[in-house]
Amino acid sequence: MNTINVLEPCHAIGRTSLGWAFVAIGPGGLHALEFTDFDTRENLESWEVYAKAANASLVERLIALIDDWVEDGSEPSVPLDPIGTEFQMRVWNALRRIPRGETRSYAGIARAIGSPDAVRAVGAACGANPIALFIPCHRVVRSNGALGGYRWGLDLKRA
DNA sequence: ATAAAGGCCACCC
DNA sequence: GGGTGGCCTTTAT
Repeated sequence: MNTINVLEPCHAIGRTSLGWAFVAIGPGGLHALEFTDFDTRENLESWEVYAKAANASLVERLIALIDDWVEDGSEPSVPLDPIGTEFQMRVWNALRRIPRGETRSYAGIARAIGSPDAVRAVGAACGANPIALFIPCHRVVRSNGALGGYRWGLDLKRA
């Protein structure tokens, strides 16, 4: 099992099995994991500076964690430290309790966090999720069964 | 302080 | 299938 025990604040991009990912780490854990569109030349060049500034081995292990997660759903052995409002934290915590392969509705999440009427607000909080994959906002779908939206594209959500 | 905008939902037609 | 109103939080005036 891949373990990360040193948390040196840094940010970088790396190539995962799902494509280019941007990661940011603070002293308290993982702040962000994004699948920004890096396939244009401008984007790659503008992010390259971060890759160089980063702790290479740390990033490498982090990328490995991501691939592990994609492979078999193994929980990342790195603390998550997303930054958000109190409400967003409640939503994100609820998302983490959705088992792999299952889905919840936005209304279901709203109920689970004790704000049954804050359905739209839950949607907004999902969209604001800073840590893709590990905070599985992609497991939330509409009550009517439709996929709903996804910041990094519906193809990725489906996968 | 106020307004506008959401990865929604239930209810009606 | 579609339109409407209401719900709660965030972000931008």
